[in-house]
Amino acid sequence: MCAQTFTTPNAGSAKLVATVARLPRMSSDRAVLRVALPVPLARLFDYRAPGGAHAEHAAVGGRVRVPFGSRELIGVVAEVGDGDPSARETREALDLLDVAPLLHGELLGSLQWLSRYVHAPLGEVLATALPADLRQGQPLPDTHIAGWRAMAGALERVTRDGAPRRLLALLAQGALSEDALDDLQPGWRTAARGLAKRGLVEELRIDATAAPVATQPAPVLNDEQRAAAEAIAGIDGFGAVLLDGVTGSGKTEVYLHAIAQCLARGRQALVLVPEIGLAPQTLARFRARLGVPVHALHSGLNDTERARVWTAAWRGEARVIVGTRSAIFTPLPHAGLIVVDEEHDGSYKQQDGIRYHARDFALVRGKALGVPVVLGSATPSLESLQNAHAGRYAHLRLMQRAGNAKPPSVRVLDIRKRQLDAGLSNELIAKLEATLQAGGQALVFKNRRGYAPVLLCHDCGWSAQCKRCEAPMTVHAAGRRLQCHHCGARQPAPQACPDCGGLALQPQGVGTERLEERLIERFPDFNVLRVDRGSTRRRDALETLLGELGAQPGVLVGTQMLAKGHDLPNLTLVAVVGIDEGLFSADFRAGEKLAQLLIQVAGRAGRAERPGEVWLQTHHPEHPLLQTLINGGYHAFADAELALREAAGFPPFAHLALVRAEAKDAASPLAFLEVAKAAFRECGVAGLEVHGPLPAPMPRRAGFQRSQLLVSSPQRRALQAALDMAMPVLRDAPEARRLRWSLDVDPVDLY
DNA sequence: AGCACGCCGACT
DNA sequence: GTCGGCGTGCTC
Repeated sequence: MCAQTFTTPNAGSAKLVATVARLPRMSSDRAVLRVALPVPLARLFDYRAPGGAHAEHAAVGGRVRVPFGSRELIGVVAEVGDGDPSARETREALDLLDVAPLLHGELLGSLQWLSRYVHAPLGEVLATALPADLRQGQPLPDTHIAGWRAMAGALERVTRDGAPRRLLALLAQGALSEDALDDLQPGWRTAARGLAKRGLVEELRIDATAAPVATQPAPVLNDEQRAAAEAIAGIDGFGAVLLDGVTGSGKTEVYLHAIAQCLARGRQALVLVPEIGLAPQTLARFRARLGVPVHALHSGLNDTERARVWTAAWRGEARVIVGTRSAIFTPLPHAGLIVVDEEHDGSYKQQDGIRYHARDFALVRGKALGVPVVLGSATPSLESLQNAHAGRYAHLRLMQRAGNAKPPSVRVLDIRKRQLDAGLSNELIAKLEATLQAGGQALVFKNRRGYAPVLLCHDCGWSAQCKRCEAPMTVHAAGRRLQCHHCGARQPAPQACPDCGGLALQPQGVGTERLEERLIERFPDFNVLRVDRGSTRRRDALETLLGELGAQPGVLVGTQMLAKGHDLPNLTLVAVVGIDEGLFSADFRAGEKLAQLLIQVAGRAGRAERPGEVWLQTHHPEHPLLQTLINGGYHAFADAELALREAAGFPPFAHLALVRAEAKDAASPLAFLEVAKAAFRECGVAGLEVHGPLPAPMPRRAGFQRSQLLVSSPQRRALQAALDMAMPVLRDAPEARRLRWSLDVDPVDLY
């Protein structure tokens, strides 16, 4: 514990020294470590520094191991401050784990803001922000890349064909990273070990920043793209940009241009993408173009790899980080740019634990870091559009498609009173046939996985319900199995009706499995591929599947997984079936989601040389959402929808918070929410509306009775003020003890 | 959230 | 007579 405590290479260190220097002069044993611990208690805990060390020497933002009750926890020093170290309850910390603070400066400040905003304890927020290994107290990993090289003349010493010689042949051209070897020669490690023993190869460590990457030349930007790229380059400090570009307008080229400029200034760039956006081909494109290693952060990584990328960013070595939601917690000591691709995507909102919105937090961080934040989408969220209209975001539009491709033509197929075969009209089947005969590919989009959504007894009306949820069970495996999509329960389908004993059990309705079955029967000579969560469990499974299909004629059947991702140049027809439920949903965001989905899925059809067609099968061809979308496009829909939201007092014109409560019995959630309602009423914030308690849209799930309370205000600040006052009351309410409850600020789904 | 302490049923 | 059920209370 000495001066080196503060010799971090990071920008926050100067500030830290200043903070410590400003502490009042006093004997060091009066100072105390205020520690944020991963427990659901909204306060910090005071400790004495370990081993009689001076508390001032503990870096704020460093990890610390402490005794807590009868166990040990890893926490983060949130403050070093005036306290009473001799107080009976103040215990001594066991270990300071970090010489340099891990969470400090901008990142610590932003996370403190997040803790206040979502009303979650700082310790839990920090635990969410740290990769698992670091949260558990592991030392910072080595961020060098492991690689191998062959010794001079080694290849000549091994003459027998086999894995060792193949490995040597590869390494004879130059050293290779272990990542590259995994790609080039799976199972190379055994050969490497043997060769290393004979002194023919050796392991080496390469500095990640130094690892050379070949660059491909950037294509020439069109006028719109260049204007957008220049506008982003012209931003000095923080600025939010909505990059609103139709499908195929080349948003990614604009990102790449902005990132390249950011790199040229020696800064780091962080790119957020939805899970599906991290397809290997996207990463390959980034890698090929930027000339620096691109670090990916996604759910497929193990804990070691995650900690390594996080640490490489913390050290300033990782220059470009591309990741999904939780990548927004990456430290950026040399930040230059944050990009949020497909900013409207619902996967940016965490739905359990700390319920943060990565896009919104990206804006908070961008502001604190003083860097531009680019939000890109072909179908921007109404929140972002409203921010653009209000002048808070620069609104950059790309209306031109690459190669002057025409937008797909849309045809609405009125299926009222038509006979349907597995949900498909005769016209659509004929159209599919024509497409296949012409050598094209078609996509049939159905937002319902499984074989059929319901199993019904035709004799007595019984239908298979989940025992633990108030929802019908979905039929799977061609009618042989039942599955609950809400709690995951599975069971074999009954042979006879459990109620009347009859044998007239019939799957009702159509899911992707049934569509697939019918299309295989109908088009036995063509490929029929189903793409949904059931068929493509593994990461990259979709890539493999579509790679095998290539340009051959065929039909893809699937759910929203098909709405984006893999490029399908030979796709000329998109058929959308079964969206009618979405037209009449009670959720105020259902229209927005449906419009985004339709535009995204329609955007998959056609190329410059082959215009695409979209066929929309519906019972409600006159529905205003469809009419506005088809005649005016997404922005006409968005304008109409924003007017409705404003009139109804919904987001983005109001701000919401949802208190959810669930228990085995129905009464205690209601009792608790009544207490909550009273607490919100009593805090006397003007303009606050409290709705409920109401049963949740899915009132019984996995054996729990669920209710909720919706709080709203036209002013974000008023809502926050109310939450500040009400939350302590809710936490201490005796009614809160025998149930599970949570607060969701800015909920995306109201269930 | 954990974990300990504490007071009532079916087992060696 | 004990192992263990989970209700209640605390964690610097």
